[in-house]
Amino acid sequence: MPRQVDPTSDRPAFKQIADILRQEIQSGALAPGARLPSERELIDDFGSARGTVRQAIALLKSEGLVVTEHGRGGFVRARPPVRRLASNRFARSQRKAGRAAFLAEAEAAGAKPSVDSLHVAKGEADERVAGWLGVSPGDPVLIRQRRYLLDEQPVEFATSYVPWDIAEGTQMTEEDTGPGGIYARIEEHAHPLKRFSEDVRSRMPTPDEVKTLRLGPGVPVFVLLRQAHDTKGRVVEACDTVMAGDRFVLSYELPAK
Amino acid sequence: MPRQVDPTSDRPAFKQIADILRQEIQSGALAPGARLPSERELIDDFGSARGTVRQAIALLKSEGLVVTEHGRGGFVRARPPVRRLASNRFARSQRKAGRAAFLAEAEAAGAKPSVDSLHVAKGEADERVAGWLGVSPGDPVLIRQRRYLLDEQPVEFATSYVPWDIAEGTQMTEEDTGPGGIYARIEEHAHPLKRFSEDVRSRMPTPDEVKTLRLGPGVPVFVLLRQAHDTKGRVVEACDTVMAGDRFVLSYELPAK
DNA sequence: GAGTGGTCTAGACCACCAC
DNA sequence: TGGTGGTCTAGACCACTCT
Repeated sequence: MPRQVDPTSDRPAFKQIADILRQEIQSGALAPGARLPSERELIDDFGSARGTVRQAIALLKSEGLVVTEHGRGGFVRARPPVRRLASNRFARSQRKAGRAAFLAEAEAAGAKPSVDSLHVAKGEADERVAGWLGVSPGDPVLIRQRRYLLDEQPVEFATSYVPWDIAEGTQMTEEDTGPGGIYARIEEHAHPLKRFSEDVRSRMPTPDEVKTLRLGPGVPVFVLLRQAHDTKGRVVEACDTVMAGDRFVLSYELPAK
Repeated sequence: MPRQVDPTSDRPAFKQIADILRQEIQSGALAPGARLPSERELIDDFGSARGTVRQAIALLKSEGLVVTEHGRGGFVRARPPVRRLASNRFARSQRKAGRAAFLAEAEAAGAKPSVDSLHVAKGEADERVAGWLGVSPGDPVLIRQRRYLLDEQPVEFATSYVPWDIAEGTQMTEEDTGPGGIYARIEEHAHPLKRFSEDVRSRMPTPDEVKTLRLGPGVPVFVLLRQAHDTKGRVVEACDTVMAGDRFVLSYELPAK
């Protein structure tokens, strides 16, 4: 196949090279998981300098189409996402708490799920958390951090905050929150839940998040802020979640009412 | 301020330079909208080659922290997102159809909204659309494309599909769908709505989307698939939406039931 | 015209992987 | 050991913006 850069074109050579490779990926000529031509081969094919073909590959990486492995080569990316079902998580009638919901969803997607409990402790609300919970900065809160993994690979990192007067003396302060999870404990503790709100943002990860979630280049993250409101309108939990953007589909059900 | 690369460190010079600039951005020393030092200045400050400082800046661009403008310089990115309220859009009691909802949300965020009606036509369902609507490929459908803009800048591109037997002869086939929007017309036409489902994905944009939405580097897109289900369980509309990831917060309300 | 970022080259040395 | 990608250099020419 005669791949060729048009030197008279206004389009920079590295974009032309990326265009050709992208087309081969999207047409399936380069299937998911397949190896890309080596830099050396691309240099010969296109007659460009190494810096130019590396620019082309960097572009494809930034689009999330390609990953490179030092000493091995470049590959077409392929990973199927897991469907995260908001309604199954929060409607009491069919509620599955965080861990249980994740386990069920992951198995439905054919992946082996697991959960790390990284940290459960009493702490103080910083300004951000205080704003979420409607308390004052410095007020005591329960902090629960955990990490969700698929096939041994971390894909989600979540931190829950509960005002200390609600958490105190309950099983929420243990690693294992007991049957029904944290929401069951909150409801038992005289705070019947009325509704949840969830704010979804998308952005590129910080270098820290790239490491923690082992993200490839060109993979964004979802950032979720969930607040649980009791029937009196108080926020009884806030949960800050960062999820690998290529591993999840967030699925919401909305009544027409 | 003596910024300096440690040549004995294992961390590559370009990452060290990016770390320092990132820290200055996140601490506020470089405020949103502020100009970065020019490449020339960074070369002098850090004593590295141009390629190295350009690698550092490219990294910050891929993280969405920085934009560059040819001939002008590099700048810290700053654009506030608009809150998109799913519940206000779909609960009949307070429903605002697509255009009206967008206008209200944008004004709440202090931006000047507008909407393009790019295309309204009869067409055939391809395999993907047929799957969404539960019809056969090739079946006739109404296709409505439109573009949403904030302050004259496109931020969202949406395409709705409605099975032709539902759309035929209604105001849905006009540019102006009339009061209450497309859902009001569907309900009038003997298809009372029961629920909506919304699937949210996040990924990096294609070069096409970068152009259409005028996205900066390091900005992901939301991809929404919404399906409207009538009381008989039929999908009466599917809407495929691509949104600039840095301009929206998707906000969902979930009853605890 | 001076200063900026965008593209491209040709070469060097290194770290990692597979054989 | 040979091939791969990762980093870095020093230079060139171009296109764009501002004044």
